[in-house]
Amino acid sequence: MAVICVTWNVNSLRARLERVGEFLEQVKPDLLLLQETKCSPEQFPHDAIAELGYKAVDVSGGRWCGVAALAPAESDLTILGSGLPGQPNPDEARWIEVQIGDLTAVSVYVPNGREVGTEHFDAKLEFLGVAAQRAAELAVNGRLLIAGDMNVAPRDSDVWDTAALEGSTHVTPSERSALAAVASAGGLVDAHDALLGVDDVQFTWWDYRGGSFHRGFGMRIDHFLISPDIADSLDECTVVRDFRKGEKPSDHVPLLISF
DNA sequence: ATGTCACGCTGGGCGTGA
Repeated sequence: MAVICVTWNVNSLRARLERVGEFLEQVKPDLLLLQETKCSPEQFPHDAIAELGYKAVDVSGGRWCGVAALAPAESDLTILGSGLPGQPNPDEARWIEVQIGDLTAVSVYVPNGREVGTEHFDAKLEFLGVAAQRAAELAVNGRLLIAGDMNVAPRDSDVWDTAALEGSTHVTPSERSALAAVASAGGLVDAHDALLGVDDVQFTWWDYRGGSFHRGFGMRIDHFLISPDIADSLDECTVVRDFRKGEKPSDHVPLLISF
C-alpha cells in the first residue's frame, strides 16, 4: 500500500483553508507537512481540519513562520518535538518532529536569509548547521524524512535564471553546502534527485509579482530529504502545479512523494 | 526582475516579511 507524503508552504493556513481542504479531498495524503501557517496556537484551525477528516499537530508562533503536520483522523500521528534544539531565534516556529507509524518526519521552514552578508543570512547558515546535527540524532530512529521550505536551490538548474540571482540568497555555495550537510548528516537523499535525476527541473516556488508563474520564473527550494529505505521504494516525486493556479494560491506548490 | 500577498494594528492605510 503506497504512502503519500506531501510538503507545502501554504503562506498562511487560515488564508489557504479552502485550498488545503480541496487538496486533502483530492489527494488524500497520509501525511501533509505544512510551513508558514502564520497563526498563533489559539488561531490554529483544528476544528476545520477535523471536519475534513484529518487531525493536526502544530508549532505556531504568531504572525510569522509556523509549521504543522496533518494526517487522517484515524492515524497514530503524534508530536515528538517542538522546535530545533539549539536553533538561533528559538521563538521562531520553524521545526516540528512527528511520528506516524514507523516513520519519523520533520516539517521545516528554513530562514529566508534576506541578504547575503547580513545577520539574517548568518542565522540561516547557523540554522542549517544545527539542523544537520539534529538530523544525525534523528537518523538513529530508523525511517526518517525531513521536508519543507529549505529556501535553498541546490543547483543552478534549479532556478530560472542564474544571472538574475547573482549575489542573491538561495543560490550561494555556502547555503548549498549547508543544505547538503543536513542530508549527509542524516544519511538522507533528495527524493527528486533519487527518482528524477539531477537534470530534471521541477520548480516549487514562483514570486507573486510580475507574473512570475506564467513566465516560468521560479525556483526549486522545497525538498524531501528521505532515508535510503524510503528511497528504495519511492515511486513518485512530483509538484502539484494546479495548486499554484486558481483562486488564492500559495506562492509555493505542494511537493508530493509516494512510496 | 518586481506588475503581489498576508499579517497586525486599526477602523484605511502603513509597516513588516517574503
